[in-house]
Amino acid sequence: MLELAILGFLYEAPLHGYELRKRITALTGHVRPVAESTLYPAIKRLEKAGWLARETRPGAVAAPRHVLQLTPEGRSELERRLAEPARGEITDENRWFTLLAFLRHLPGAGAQADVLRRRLGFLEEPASFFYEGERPLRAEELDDPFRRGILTIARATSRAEITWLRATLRELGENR
Amino acid sequence: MLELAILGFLYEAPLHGYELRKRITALTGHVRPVAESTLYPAIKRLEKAGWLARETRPGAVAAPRHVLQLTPEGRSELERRLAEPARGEITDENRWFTLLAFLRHLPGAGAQADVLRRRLGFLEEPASFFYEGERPLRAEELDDPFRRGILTIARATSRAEITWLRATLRELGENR
DNA sequence: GCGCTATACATCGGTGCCGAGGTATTGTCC
DNA sequence: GGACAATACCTCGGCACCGATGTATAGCGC
Repeated sequence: MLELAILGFLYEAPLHGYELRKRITALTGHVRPVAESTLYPAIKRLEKAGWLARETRPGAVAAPRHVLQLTPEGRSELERRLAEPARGEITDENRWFTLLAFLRHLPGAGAQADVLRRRLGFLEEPASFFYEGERPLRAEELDDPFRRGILTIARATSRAEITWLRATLRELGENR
Repeated sequence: MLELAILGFLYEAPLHGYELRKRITALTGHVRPVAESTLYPAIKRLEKAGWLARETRPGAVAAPRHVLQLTPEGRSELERRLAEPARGEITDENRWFTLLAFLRHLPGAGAQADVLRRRLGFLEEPASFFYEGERPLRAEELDDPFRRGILTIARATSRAEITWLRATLRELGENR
């Protein structure tokens, strides 16, 4: 999730680490903050893998900046990660939102639509949080108001997203 | 999140590890699966902390079962975690849902309501995923259909949850 | 008898993540 | 002048998590 965000932001423009951090915090920080001690090692990992290059420039205000830029390999890596997301990228809402935030960088309306269709497939699977044996329970069948809430909220989210996915898939089909 | 789920399920009934795993998988597995190699060490951690005790019984079908049971300290620990959730438990939907699934074990409608109010406070903060300087952007202001989708879905979820939270808080107030 | 699945538990190495702390500069408030 | 926040980067220890692998029993289909 973090690596995807780094690659995604750098795809748009070269940035230094501190600026990158601010953008990532704006994107996902209110839900799940990213510590600096997580970001800088992650940058090093991506650099070591050859996906980004750094260029040291005198700092505008304070310490020297390391301006980070995606390499051609980094650009293909991002596209690969967008086109073939891991299962967790589809099922975990946090990770899915991160992917969605950069999906515009995946070339081809068809490829974008394929990714949306995977999410749609996941959302249409009959799944609950609570079961009686094999059978998924509906909100109305639960006594506990809090568990009922989980199902109520999850159902509302799911419906809104399915509606949006169908509409967006239609648009992608038209503009192809 | 995992520890909370273990404490929560064992609060309801003594279980062996394998059964615990099945319940946790049913609860959160479709979004974020838990590996066995994560569960068993977690059980050991909780045991070492004195929050649960194991009793070995001959296996009904296969290997001997270790039936796990919360100690009195374990019960207070769960109640403490439910009453004073960390910030991440409030903001991250996955963790929040796990907490909600066991909130019924927190004694006192007032204490339950306090937790719901913290979540409500978080949802009512003006937050976006995208900003222009300091100002949060609305869905309509974005060109990118995918980023627009993120905001559309997040808004729908947020509205549904706020409605549910307000209604449930009202009920909790009445039944006090 | 063989492979497969389910039950039931466990270890190990690798890795990602985080809190705490460190270094250095500039600007602002009192 | 001294405290403090912001900018900008980094290291280190600890730990949670995971995939791979191992051990053993029981039942089912072929």
